[in-house]
Amino acid sequence: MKNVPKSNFQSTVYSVVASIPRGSVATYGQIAELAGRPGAARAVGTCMRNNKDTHTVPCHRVVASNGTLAGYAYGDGLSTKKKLLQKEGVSFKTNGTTVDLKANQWQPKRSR
DNA sequence: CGACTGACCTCGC
DNA sequence: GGCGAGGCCAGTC
Repeated sequence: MKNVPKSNFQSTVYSVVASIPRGSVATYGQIAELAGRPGAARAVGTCMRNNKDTHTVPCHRVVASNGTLAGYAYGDGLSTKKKLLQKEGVSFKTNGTTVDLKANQWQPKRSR
């Protein structure tokens, strides 16, 4: 059944990613920080790769710090990821592989 | 239990 | 502004 969190960290990461509102995107570093482990962006990516529930954990809403689509282990990869984001109302740059963070980056608390 | 990898991030040239 | 190397965290083999 769906994904079965083995570690607390993974569970936290899933909760954060699942908390991202539709039409917004968050960076790995931001998720890692919200998960309680700032700087563990790689660990977040590791968990996402093992993620089995793309519907419960919209990993496609997670992008790199610069807004570029890091990766996607489902569908056609980044192509599907980009398509999903566009369907949710996320704006993309001219290259077509970068998200407009200043317009779609998720802000959990409205700070900084 | 030990070591390598990986959907990253930041600094340097 | 683009390319390259190093470092940090967690997971999997």
